[in-house]
Amino acid sequence: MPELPEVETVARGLQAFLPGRRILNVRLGKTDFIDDPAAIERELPGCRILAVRRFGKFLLLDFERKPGHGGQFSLQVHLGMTGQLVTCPPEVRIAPHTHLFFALDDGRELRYTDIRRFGRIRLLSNDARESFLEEFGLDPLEATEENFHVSIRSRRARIKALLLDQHVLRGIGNIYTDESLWRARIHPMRLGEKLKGEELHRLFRTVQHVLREAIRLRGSSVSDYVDANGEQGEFQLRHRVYMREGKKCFRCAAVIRRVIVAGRSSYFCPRCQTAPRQVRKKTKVNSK
DNA sequence: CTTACGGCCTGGGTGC
DNA sequence: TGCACCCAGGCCGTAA
Repeated sequence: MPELPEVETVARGLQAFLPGRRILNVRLGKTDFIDDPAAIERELPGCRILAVRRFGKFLLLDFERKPGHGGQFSLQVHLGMTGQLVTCPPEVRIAPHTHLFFALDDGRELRYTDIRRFGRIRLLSNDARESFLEEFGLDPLEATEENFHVSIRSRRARIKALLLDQHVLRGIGNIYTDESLWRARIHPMRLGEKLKGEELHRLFRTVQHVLREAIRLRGSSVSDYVDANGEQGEFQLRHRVYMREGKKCFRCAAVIRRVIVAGRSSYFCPRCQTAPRQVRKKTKVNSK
């Protein structure tokens, strides 16, 4: 599941191959996840890639228009759940569900593979790109602690929902939310505005620590994630709660539980991460 | 303004 | 061995 660390790893991998390259031609398979496939076939051939960036969970490939056409634009790629953006020599076997092929001027190929087609791809003019990106929240690795505190306290919602909300913080998904909350010993159903200063301080530190460690280990390969060279990450070996329902907490040996919060499976330790009062009451009544 | 929920999509796992 | 069913979850549109 590509979240910030996975998308960052892919971006760094692509940075080794793509800047300076020109697209020679484009080949498309299924296109129901592409905003305007005809525009991609029409606009991209002949264009040079200037840079590859990550923005939240998005990859942005910045392009220079064809000679004589002037200006710049970007290709925006969201990997969804199972998206893979890989460069390889063209003779490499084509993985099933590969729907986009860009031939590059150094003989290599850039391919997009997406089993479930939850990803999204579109072209963005510079103006459209800037107004689109403005809607998103802070990058958790660039935020100051003060900014982070203000963002979390700004809205009345469960901390799990706030961490997942791309308009509060950009780039965090289900895995890194649960891993950060476990390390900070905060229950996913706590309300953001009710977190104590000390808890917010711990959460800021653990979010950054978890994301940095995950980037260092090149992301979490839980199902389909691979980097720009087709290789798996290793942070899944460091997961402490994600997908560990029924197993023992690494800290206190209590049994890890799973609840649905904000519509997502949420894994937590019932002993390390104390439930908020309103939830404890409700549980008591229900279980009676 | 807020939160909640269904639908999108495929493969892997489970149970009968 | 086959088949129905459920689940993984980011995001968007719609509803409350």
